[in-house]
Amino acid sequence: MNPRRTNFRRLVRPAARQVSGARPAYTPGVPQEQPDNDHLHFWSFIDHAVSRATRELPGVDPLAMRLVLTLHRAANMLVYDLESTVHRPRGWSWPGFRVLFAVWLAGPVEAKKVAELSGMSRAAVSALVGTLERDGLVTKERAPHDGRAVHLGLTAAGMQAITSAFRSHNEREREWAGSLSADEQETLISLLGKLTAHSTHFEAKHRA
Amino acid sequence: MNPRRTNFRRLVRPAARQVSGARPAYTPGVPQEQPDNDHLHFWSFIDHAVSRATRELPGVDPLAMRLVLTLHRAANMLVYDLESTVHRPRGWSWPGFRVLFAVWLAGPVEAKKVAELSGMSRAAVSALVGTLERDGLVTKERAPHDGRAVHLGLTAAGMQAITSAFRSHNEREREWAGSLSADEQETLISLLGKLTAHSTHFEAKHRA
DNA sequence: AAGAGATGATCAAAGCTTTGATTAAGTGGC
DNA sequence: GCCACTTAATCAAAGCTTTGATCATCTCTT
Repeated sequence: MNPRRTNFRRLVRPAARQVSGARPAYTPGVPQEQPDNDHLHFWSFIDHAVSRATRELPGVDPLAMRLVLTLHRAANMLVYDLESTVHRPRGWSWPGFRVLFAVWLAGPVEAKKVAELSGMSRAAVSALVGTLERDGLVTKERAPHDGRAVHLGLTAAGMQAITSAFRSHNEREREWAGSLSADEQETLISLLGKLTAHSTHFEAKHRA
Repeated sequence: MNPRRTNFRRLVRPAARQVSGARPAYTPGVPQEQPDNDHLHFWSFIDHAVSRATRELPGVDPLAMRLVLTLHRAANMLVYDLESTVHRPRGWSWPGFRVLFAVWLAGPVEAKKVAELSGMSRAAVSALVGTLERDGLVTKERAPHDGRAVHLGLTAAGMQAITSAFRSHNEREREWAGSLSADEQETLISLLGKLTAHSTHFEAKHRA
């Protein structure tokens, strides 16, 4: 838990300093200390990764690799943008928003159902509901016919919060989607849908 | 931090218990305690969300909403599956794998570059490298020409780990990608690429 | 009626992530 | 040389997530 001052392998400071911007000279026969990766950037990362993996690791499926890298990156960027422009400025998180949204959609609803709908674990929902309740957005009541379950509902503040946040959220979604024509959006949605639908055909692990 | 026994609004236990499976009778004029959401499931969630939001919140862009929900869900399912079938069983995490992979790709490389390549914050990389170093997969050295920077490299164990994990990872990627034809995969990749590329045109927030 | 088993929620421990502060080191102006 | 500014990394606090354990409650079988 506490890495406490990692043990650097301290190097002797080189006698002659390089001029700013200069690169260490290449010495034939000796492995380069600092390989040339100045050309490697965020946007070229996937290309380099795929081509090097294909070259060095026989049997790799480059298209599948590229697909997953691209999908993961797109989702990450989207989440980062929405979370930092819409949700965090309001003092909430995207996960909190997702729970709030599920409760809004499903009315007074058991925590278990919220977990199923939002694709989270029950423990995660439990934790999120903890903070949402603390912040006065969600109410928790024991379920009438099942002493184990809790029913979740929105407070007035929660209703106000989800409505306002949702507008802002969708505004931002529209910006993202605006990169594509309506047809392209439909196509993308349909391909992604196919991907997730078929994930039930091989034993893809999913929640509960 | 410690929600400590949340304050349930304790309800009086109903006198007459319902038979298993029966639903509370509908009482006209009185709001239903438990709205009928039995038809709401993981797979119908997006449809319901879009249609209800469109109905109740004027001005919502349903296609953009559906796009983001679908993309987010696809990425989540993919990550969950890969993490739980490939990485966690080996004792590592996907984020750890991503750092390891970036180091493998970029050779001895500064932590800052790893953050840029993998799309993580420098603090996140710092934390991940902490555990990767503790587990003997990554080495950390002070950069020769810059006393602030650290150069990251793979240990023999790290090299072995990334190679083996990557094979397994790509095997799994192939299963996922197998839902789509090669053409469809290309299309999907290209649409996602367009989405991320265009995110620089509106002021999408991104890291560093 | 009673025990066995299933189920819903929560807790606990560990890890990852974020933002903002801090520390150390390099850069540039004078 | 000195001081302000910038930059790399790390720390700190808070929050989210995961798995597995625990507790309470419900259900089923006998």
